[in-house]
Amino acid sequence: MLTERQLLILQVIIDDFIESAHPVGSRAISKKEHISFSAATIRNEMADLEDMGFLEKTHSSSGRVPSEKGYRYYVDHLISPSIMHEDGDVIKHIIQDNFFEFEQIVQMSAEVLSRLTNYTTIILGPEIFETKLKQIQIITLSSNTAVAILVTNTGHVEHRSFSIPHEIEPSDIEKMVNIMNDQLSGVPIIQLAEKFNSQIASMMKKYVSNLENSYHYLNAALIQDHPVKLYIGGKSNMLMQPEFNDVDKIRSFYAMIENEDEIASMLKQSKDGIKVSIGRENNVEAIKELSLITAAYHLGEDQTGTIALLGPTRMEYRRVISLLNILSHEMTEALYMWYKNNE
Amino acid sequence: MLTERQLLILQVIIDDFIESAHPVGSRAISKKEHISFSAATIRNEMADLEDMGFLEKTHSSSGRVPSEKGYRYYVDHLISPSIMHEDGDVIKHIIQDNFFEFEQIVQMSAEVLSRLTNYTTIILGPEIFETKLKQIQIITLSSNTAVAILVTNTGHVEHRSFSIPHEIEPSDIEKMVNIMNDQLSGVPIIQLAEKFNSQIASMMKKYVSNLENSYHYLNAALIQDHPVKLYIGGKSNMLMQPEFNDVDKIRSFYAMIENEDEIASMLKQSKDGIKVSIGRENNVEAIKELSLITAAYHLGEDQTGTIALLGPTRMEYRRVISLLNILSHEMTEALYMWYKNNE
DNA sequence: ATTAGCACTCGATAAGGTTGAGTGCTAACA
DNA sequence: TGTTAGCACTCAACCTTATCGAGTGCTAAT
Repeated sequence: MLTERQLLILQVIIDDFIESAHPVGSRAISKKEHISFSAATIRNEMADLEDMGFLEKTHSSSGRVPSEKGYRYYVDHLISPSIMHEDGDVIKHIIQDNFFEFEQIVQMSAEVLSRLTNYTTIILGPEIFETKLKQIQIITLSSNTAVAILVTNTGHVEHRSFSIPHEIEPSDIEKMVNIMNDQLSGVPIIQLAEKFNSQIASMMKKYVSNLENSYHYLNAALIQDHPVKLYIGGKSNMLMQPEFNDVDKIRSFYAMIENEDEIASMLKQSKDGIKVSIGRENNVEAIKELSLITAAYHLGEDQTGTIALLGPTRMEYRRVISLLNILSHEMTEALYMWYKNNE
Repeated sequence: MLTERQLLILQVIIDDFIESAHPVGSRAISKKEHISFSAATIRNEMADLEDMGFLEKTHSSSGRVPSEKGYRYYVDHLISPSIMHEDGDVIKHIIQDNFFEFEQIVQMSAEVLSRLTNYTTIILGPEIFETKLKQIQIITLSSNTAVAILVTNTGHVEHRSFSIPHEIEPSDIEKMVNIMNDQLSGVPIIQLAEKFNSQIASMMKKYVSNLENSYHYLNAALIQDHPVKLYIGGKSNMLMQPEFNDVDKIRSFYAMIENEDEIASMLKQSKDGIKVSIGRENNVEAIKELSLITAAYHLGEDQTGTIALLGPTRMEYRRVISLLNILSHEMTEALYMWYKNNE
């Protein structure tokens, strides 16, 4: 168990290192305001903290740097969640100003969060389990091209252009759209493909001549791949961090951040509340020198999305956690209001 | 005027430097297959070429490197436009496979071009002078939220969620949409705002009670800001180039590439055909060490968009020019066919 | 006009020297 | 027994110096 003094020293070291990015030495600590014991004493305590695995040295005569275990302890025990009022106000404004467009809220939040923190923000759109189809529209552009538009109850719009096979009449299209809206409106997006295949296809045969092709096209245009939407803001913030003054690190960071699938799967793990993964805790090779902080937000009762901040392990945990707390809370609240109105 | 031999040497040096990124020395040249004179002779010629400004040295005893003037001469006189057949085939496939979706073509082209070249691709969507409104749709999501959808004759879709003020009845919305579609369908996007203000506003007053708010919202949602669309692919390719093994250069490159307005204005200059801007020729501080190659593509008769490749001045000009030739040609052709079908 | 030869230049790399911030340990002290 | 002053030691960072080699320019011979 750690003594009061060890806790104090650990905290001071981590705070200092988070700010300066330089290893912290005993003399520097002893000079701080609220430190009343000598450098030698601190050295002894630091040696103990190192033995316990909370601190590390970069080389045998360097100052101390927090280890992953040190950060973990810091996050779990040493930071009292403080509210940053200015930050909170900024966030509230963003959300209120964009209250009526879900995607706008998300997009803006990602940018603001990056600007406030200088880290990289990743927001995962809500899981689509509960998102429902609102309406399908097909607008013909010419005799043989059309654009299909799919609107969900969350106001999300997907569209896809396609060609109209020769055999299909405009009236056929109209019929098909009517059938689809009749049958599919209110159906969760995730069940669309299934419903489409099991129920709609047979119905259409009755009304629409030459189904094969149109079926194929519609299927391709609307039902296929609705990848989880990922909003990433402040990628180039990472270039500002002193730990990224090495070209190779920059390269591998960009390689990682452009692999959206991997990122999505990293974020999906997160449950309720705020989760902090420090360095190797992520089990993902690509970010073994970074920390990932995720917070869930909710849309309605079952849908959850994830907001995350990615930064060096030397991260301003206190501030970031407070920010994510506020943001996820505000988003959830705003979306709850919005969702209630939509029922 | 340059002698035959000087031309040959200039060409060999530039070809070699483009491939290796290392200054080229006289001995290395003299060893090449088709070079039959000695290193000393080459040194004399190189000195002359340097006097004329086609070559430079990185330091007093280094090999030679092409100057901007050297690249300029190379591009203007030394490269016979050769067709790369494999590249051409890849491009044709992309375009044919995505024939029916304009944005898809553009998106895919940007990615393929980046993959083939290892440079950064920038594609500027067609100017909107001739793009016309096809249809406006407003889909209500709930009693007080709705999403407005605007479709152009090119199959482009814009959407925007907004709130419905209390005073407005669903029937009002329907009326408004009908009026707008009656009056605005076929109107060039660029004139939408004007037409909306001059003609529609007054008409609506007759039919729709409490116009002020709805007017405001619709205006904001649909008419405002349709920025030129920019597709950028292969940003991180630049990290592979040896000239970018300096963190500061990477930083300023990303700062530049994220400033979309500046990029758009750089590209807009380009007229017909292929234009090569080498280093400082761009007059843009941010890319004074890069080359920008632009090619126009056409949509219909009056609309032109721009495809561009951005890379180090040490660029594979021959290959890149040939690629852009093929791509702009294929895009223009595909779009012509498509446009014709749409009339 | 061409080329061999040679002195010279300069970046790149490695080797040694100095500095300063930091440590661990010991012995004295409260 | 816990704390502290003192001191020898370590090591990265920085600077200087030496060496090497790829390259040049110039001169003189062909």
